[in-house]
Amino acid sequence: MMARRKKDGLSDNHLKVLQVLETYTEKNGYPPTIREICDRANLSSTSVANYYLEQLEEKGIIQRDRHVSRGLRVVKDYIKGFGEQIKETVEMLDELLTIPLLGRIVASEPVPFPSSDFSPFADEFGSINVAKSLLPAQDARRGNLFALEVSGDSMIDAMVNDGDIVIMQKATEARNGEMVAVWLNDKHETTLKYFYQEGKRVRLQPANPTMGPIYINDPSTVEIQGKVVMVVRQVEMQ
Amino acid sequence: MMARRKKDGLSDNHLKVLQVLETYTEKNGYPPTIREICDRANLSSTSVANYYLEQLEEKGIIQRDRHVSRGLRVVKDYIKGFGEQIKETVEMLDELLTIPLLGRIVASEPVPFPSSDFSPFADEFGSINVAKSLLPAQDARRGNLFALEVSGDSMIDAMVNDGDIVIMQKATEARNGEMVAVWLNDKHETTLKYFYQEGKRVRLQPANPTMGPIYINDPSTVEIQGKVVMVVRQVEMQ
DNA sequence: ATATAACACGAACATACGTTCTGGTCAAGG
DNA sequence: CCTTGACCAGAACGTATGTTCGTGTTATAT
Repeated sequence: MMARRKKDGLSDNHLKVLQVLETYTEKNGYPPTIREICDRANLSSTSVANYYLEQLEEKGIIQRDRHVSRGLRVVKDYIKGFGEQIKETVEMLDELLTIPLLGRIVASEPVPFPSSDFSPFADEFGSINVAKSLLPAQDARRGNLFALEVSGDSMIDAMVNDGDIVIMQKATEARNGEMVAVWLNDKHETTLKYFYQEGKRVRLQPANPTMGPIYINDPSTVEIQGKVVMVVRQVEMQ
Repeated sequence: MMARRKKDGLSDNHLKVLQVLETYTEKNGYPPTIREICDRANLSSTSVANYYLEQLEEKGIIQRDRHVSRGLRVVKDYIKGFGEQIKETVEMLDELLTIPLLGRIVASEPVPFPSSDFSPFADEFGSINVAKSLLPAQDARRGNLFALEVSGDSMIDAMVNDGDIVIMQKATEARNGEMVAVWLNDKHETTLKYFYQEGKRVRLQPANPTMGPIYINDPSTVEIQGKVVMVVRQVEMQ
């Protein structure tokens, strides 16, 4: 049974013609001829395509310039659909970086890593967008960032609070002065600290200047989980 | 004397043809015919237009599909020039918000406001870009946000450290539970606190849960300077 | 059933349009 | 002067392309 439109609305063929028009124009830089519409929309005759184009024009969806080859354009959806594609381009080239939100970070558990080392798009909680200009321009680091939401008040000595979002990069080593997430496997605790290797000893310095450092004499108890790149606190009014 | 091209580069006519192509396409949604190019570029014959189109194709500036009416498109400048325009649109409509960085916020001085109330683009330190999805979706607030860099350790009880960036909205009043920047004019001090009006008394609650609130019995000593929307900490490795 | 409207087919027509060819002008260089 | 290369005119050709028309099919309503 054929699909027909009742009185208003667009039939199957209207949609096909419209879609052909959009994709063809986008791909080639100019609109299709009526015969090309026929081919791609599986219409058997130019008069059929012309029939639907007339109706689409009547509805104000497209505009036609009569007696002009390829004299068609979509009125509004053209800009909408096109913008979507451009958006990606701008995202890629320019400013935005989409970072997957992988879970929560709590004091009592190690950092939940990206499941596979370089496919960070499985079982994620969502994602956040960050302007690249806010991040250090180290290209190497781009792409292997992930975000965690802080749970609980236990990171207070790192000036990080419940609900904050930390953006980090997976790492197993750190240089002095970098802020890291470490798992202290003797204390069974995750914490965020500035890292300093001092001879054989490791000094973990809280970000909060009112608090003193922790000294760890056995480096094997310190497992570096990642480097903290950025902390974002969204202050929502309750 | 006629302008001719030396060996490389584009002559006057090349440019005219190119410009006609771009403006016509943008205006009509499809490229011009060769004869239309003739008219608008003041060329006397189709063969002349064709002559220049061939050269533009040779140089890789445009692409042509042979034996196809209006089978032309501009290669790079089209996307470049067009992309620039789209970028603004995307910025406006979609994801990025550019927030002016107006100065520093220190404990000993009031908040440095946008110079004029609604032209926040004078004498600024710079600007930062933030993805709108990170901000509350209150459209009303968009556009009157500004950012300040925190100077010194004096905001520690707000879990905000030296070098952090606070994004705020100018305000003179607050509702309970909102984080505000207040100027305590008796103590001569700026501080960031959660605001609670409790009868006649004002309670200023630090974000740091280990610290107790401040109670202020004379509300006139509390001047609300703005609401804190977001705090960003960029952890740079020294 | 009959009428009506939506939809489909195929062919014919006029012309819009890309292509090509012949010939021309004009400046620069040997 | 002659050649050469860049640029210009105009016309002719073939076909790509929008338009139109007559006819046929199928659902829905009366």
